[in-house]
Amino acid sequence: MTVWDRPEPPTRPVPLDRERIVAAAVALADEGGLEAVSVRKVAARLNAGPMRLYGYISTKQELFDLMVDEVQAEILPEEQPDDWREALRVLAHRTRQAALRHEWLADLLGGRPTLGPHGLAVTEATLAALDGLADIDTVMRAVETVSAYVTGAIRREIANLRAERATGLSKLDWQRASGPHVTSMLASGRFPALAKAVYDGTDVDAETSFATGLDWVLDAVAAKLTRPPA
Amino acid sequence: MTVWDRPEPPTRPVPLDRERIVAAAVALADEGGLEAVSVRKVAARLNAGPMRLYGYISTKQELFDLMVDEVQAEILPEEQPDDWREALRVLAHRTRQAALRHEWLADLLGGRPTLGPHGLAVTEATLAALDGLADIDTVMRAVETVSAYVTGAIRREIANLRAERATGLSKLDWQRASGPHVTSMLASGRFPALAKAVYDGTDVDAETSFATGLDWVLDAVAAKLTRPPA
DNA sequence: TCGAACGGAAATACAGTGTATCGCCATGAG
DNA sequence: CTCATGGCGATACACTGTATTTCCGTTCGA
Repeated sequence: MTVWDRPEPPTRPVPLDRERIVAAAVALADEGGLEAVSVRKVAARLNAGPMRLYGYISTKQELFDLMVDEVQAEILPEEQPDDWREALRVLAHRTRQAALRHEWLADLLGGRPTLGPHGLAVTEATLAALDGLADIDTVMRAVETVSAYVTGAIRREIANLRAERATGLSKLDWQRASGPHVTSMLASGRFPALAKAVYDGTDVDAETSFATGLDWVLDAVAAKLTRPPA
Repeated sequence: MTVWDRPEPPTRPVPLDRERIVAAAVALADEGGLEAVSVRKVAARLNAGPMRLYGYISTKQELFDLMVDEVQAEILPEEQPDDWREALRVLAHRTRQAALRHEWLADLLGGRPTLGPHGLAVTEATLAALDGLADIDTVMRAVETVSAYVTGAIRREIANLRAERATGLSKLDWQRASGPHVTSMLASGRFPALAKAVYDGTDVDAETSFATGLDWVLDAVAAKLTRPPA
């Protein structure tokens, strides 16, 4: 039995870096949601033992932070429109699209301050869009407000999307979808305005809803900006 | 061996109901955050075995749903103001206060459709505030927009609050707090607008920030409402 | 050239999780 | 008094995040 007969020994441990770890984690989350991301599974996908990862992160939460920052890279457009309003709109829509590509992002959005390079870059871009159009405090308030709306709207959209997927029914069949419960609640007469909304409201698609609310918020921002800066 | 010598037999199992289960879960979450809520610990607090709970809920997620609905009961004011704007403001601020009392609410807010009785009641109250002031679709858009803002703003506030608590430093010391990283990032010149905001912006307290953004959003709503309904 | 020290990866270990299943026992019916 | 039933606890399982220990290949010093 010479060397030549024997197969090569199992490959030396694959060199790791954060990039590869995060990519594996993102892939897992894209396939099975955040709950499919476990240290063991991420490591397995990289042919490594679980503990190996703890040389690159010190906690699973940090892995999530890295994942968020990673997909935030998809948010920044190649070039920013000059018009502040258009710039903010693009950022918002790209955030939404990122969340639709990576639904787990909705679970993490707004959950922790985004201090990673791409997260900072997104914040920078948002601030830059309004830079000089008002005093700094107004700009900060504007950024906070728009971001809060975007976060909240995306979260709700994904939540509804999952609910529809789980029941297999469309939002229009909302009350029937949730079983007798909501139906009877609405029939109880205790929620007249809600009942009217469900029965008489035309259900608009999610993107339109997002865009409409966003426009309203941008209107509000515009109103504050036009007041001359200090 | 008379009756008097013998101890009482082990107490009969405590009767359970959802209310007590949810109350125990909420208490645990208030003390140690959402992660402190485990089926075993909730059950232990009720002198019951873990599996006992599965007669009342079928999944831990359902327990969370019940918890959210429970604290949503705290949101509804005794009586609604007549002015729609004041009504929405009150609802928003009470939601925020509930989240400050139960910080874990921020983790759940917007995560799933709120179909519980109190959740529906909150939605009803929100819709009712605007009922009749515009066509139904406009009203729905308005409710969605305001809710999205409230959700997002509360989430960010709690996230920042936790971050400050973890580093033990105030938001003003943000860049120093996060260690050399943010400091060097800001110094790098790659984020001029951000740097300006951090250094020149006056940091306003969270409540004011919340209220300001809310007012802006309400301004936007007002602008749409004044356009006569169809 | 041998030995020892070192560094990093892997294996093991632990305490805990959500939930399915099983077996028992106290209660009520006949 | 016996038997069936229903609900409860105990047990079990697969899995989690992470600390610790064990081991081995490499590199350096003598």
